[in-house]
Amino acid sequence: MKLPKSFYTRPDVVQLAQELLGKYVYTCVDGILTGGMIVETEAYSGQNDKACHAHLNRRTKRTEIMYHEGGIAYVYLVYGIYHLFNIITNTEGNADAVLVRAIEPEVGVEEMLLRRGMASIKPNLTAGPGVLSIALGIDKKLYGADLTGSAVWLEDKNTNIPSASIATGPRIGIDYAEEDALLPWRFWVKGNKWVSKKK
DNA sequence: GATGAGATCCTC
DNA sequence: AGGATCTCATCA
Repeated sequence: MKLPKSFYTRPDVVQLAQELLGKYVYTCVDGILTGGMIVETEAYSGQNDKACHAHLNRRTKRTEIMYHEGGIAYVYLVYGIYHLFNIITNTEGNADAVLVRAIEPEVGVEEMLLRRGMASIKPNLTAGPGVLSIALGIDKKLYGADLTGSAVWLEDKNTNIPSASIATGPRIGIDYAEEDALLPWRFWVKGNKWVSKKK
């Protein structure tokens, strides 16, 4: 079943990031269905989080969408090359987001291989936020897309990840965030081979 | 108008 | 270790 809007509008983004493990993401781009199970996420806690793009109420054309009510996609370009896929959460005015960092492929594997230019399936097909977006065909055209819609959406398949199977650690690539860089807000499924390699 | 850095990944 | 090369913040 598709996750309802009410799933996304809850206030605790750190809790939400953990609950997203075991949920499934799907995209339908160019008429082709691709998707898989989320195995790695990071929480970004809005205005008070030094690692968040919306820190100190920063509003730009890019971050504007983060202040919207939860349940939509925030897609942006990092390093001029890679699109990263985020899920906006919480109520209007609270710029919380969850970065989806890795999935375990389920459907559309052929198409994902094509998009990635790979010959055979390997863990790095979808392990990492940049390559995951390539595999799922995610780019700026999904900026602000409704996650209860038909271009990109999430499903609950009753795959329960017990809390004992969830590992936590500091978020990746945010050394600039000073003390907030130490927060253990990265979550992944213990032992899952589709999780991105930490550096 | 110029510069510097970034929620990354691949190749050497 | 370095390169690709878009968007934004800061400074002039």
